[in-house]
Amino acid sequence: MPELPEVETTLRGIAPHLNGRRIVNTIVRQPALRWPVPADLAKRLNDQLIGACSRRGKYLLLEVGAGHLLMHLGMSGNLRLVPDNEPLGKHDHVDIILDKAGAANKRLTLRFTDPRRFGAVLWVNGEPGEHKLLKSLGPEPLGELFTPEYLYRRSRQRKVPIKSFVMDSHVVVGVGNIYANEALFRSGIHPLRETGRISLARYQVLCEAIKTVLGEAIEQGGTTLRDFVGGDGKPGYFKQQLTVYGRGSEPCVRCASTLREVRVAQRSTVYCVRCQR
DNA sequence: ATGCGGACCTGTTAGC
DNA sequence: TGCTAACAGGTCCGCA
Repeated sequence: MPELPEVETTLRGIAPHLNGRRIVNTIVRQPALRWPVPADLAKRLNDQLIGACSRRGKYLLLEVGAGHLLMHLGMSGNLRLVPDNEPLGKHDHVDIILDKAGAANKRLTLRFTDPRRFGAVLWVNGEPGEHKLLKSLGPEPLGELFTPEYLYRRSRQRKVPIKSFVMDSHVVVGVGNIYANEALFRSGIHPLRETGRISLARYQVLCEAIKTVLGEAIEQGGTTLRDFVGGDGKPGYFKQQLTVYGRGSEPCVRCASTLREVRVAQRSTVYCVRCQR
């Protein structure tokens, strides 16, 4: 589920309903996520007001009192606002119950669901930027710090395939497997090309492709926003026009050559032998 | 520092 | 139809 556009869509969907709301109760049904959910989470959250909601890479941050709730959706997680009569699912691990508010004066629950449990729900005291998980993350792909010059500088002497490089969160955050495949196709760069042997001119194309592909996906994710509360919450990014991901052995949309699928660092990698060099 | 493989989980699908 | 293996949108960690 969660690539960066999904996380951003989640944030945009929940943030307006959370800001200024008071947490009345916290229920942890399954603390065994990627890391244990802190045993004192309820004590930290209950009776506190939620402040600013933000995102760093694929990590979501909710300001609560003097600290922050830090969450990650892993491979299969989602975070939704549900009405208080919403039936409980098998993988609904954490509920954060909010006070009644708003025009409808309805009680809402922020529900963290994650079948594979690769996600995380953590508590951070003080400044989240200093937290171990966030401290050495690379720039935001849609931000001003993510430039061709930055990519070029960081890439020198590096031997890894370019696909692994752009998926490294210490280089740039938020480029997951789907969009790494898509951005490389749009750039005409072979996913296995050695990172240190790519010119600045090609990094200009790649940088732009990453920004474009993520930006377009976020726009599409926005179509599900209005139904986010109380709706089915199903993200709509699978509607996205994917040109290579999941299309191994199918024809290239540009040249009709058969797309090749290989594994790079254990991840499914699809590319066009003719268009990508 | 860099690169690599393993680890964490469950659900779905492909193959026999 | 039923069993088993492979694979899935992430990314941290330990080791060489």
